[in-house]
Amino acid sequence: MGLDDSCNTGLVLGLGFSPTHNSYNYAIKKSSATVDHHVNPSLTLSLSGESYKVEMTVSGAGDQIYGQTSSHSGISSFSSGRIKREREVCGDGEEEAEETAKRVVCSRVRDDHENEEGVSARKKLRLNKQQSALLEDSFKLHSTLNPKQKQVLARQLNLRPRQVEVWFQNRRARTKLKQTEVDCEFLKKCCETLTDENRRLLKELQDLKALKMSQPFYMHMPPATLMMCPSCERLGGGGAGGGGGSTVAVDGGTAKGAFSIVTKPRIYSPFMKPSAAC
DNA sequence: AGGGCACGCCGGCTTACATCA
DNA sequence: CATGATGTAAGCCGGCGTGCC
Repeated sequence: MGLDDSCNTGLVLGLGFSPTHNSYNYAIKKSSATVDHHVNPSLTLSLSGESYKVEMTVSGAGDQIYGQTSSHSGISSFSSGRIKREREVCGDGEEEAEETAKRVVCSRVRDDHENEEGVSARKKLRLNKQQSALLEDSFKLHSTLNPKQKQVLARQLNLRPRQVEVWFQNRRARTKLKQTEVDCEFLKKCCETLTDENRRLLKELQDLKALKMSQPFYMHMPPATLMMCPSCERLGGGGAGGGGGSTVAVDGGTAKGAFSIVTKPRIYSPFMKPSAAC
């Protein structure tokens, strides 16, 4: 019996972020919260960047929202693409730098990642600082390379064009990943703000209901049926309101005094801290 | 004109290896 | 020294655009 089921406006937002190492899977899950099924509240947060968009929609209990879920089987097959890649990788050996060639094995056909001798054939190339710096500088200028630029850069770095290409691909992926994390943090903040706002509004609603129940019968009538001053559009000589367009001031029967009901439409921004009803 | 094919490039996902705490 | 975490080069796959036949 929490806030959620106290009234039909129950809206609970949850955002889980579970980045797994070495994986770009980001699961944005709604927490184990209860959402009233009568109203099926829907909340959509979207964020559009250059090439990235996060959109999540909460539409019922038990739903899980995944930002990006895709998984290859990881099973290798001899598709045309693979044959193509093998040819490409092994074909530009003429431009291959000797030093690099010592470290990089040009064998792409994997048999459970081992060659005939049972020894792992995959060696890890580590770019030196100079190479990394030049690549970084180049990336700052343009995050993608045309074939000409790739060739030039590869020659400068004493690397194969394929290596330059791979470096840029990975670099773009890292940049995107970083941006994703930033966006995710942003959305989490939005989520927290909306949750707070929801909690505040629920409490406000409860207070209003309690107030209504404690008022005498005539106060239950709709405001339009109450006596209204034709000049100032105020009810019963209340002291609140004024000036604010369609603000209706109700002088409550309680000793606490008046409160106002703002009837003009509200456009909510999660970054406007105070409640719109205040 | 348009369908099929080869090719290149890229994004996404994954793996394997190097390095470090 | 062993081990787990992290960074990253590279492999694989699918999609898309382009040029050619």
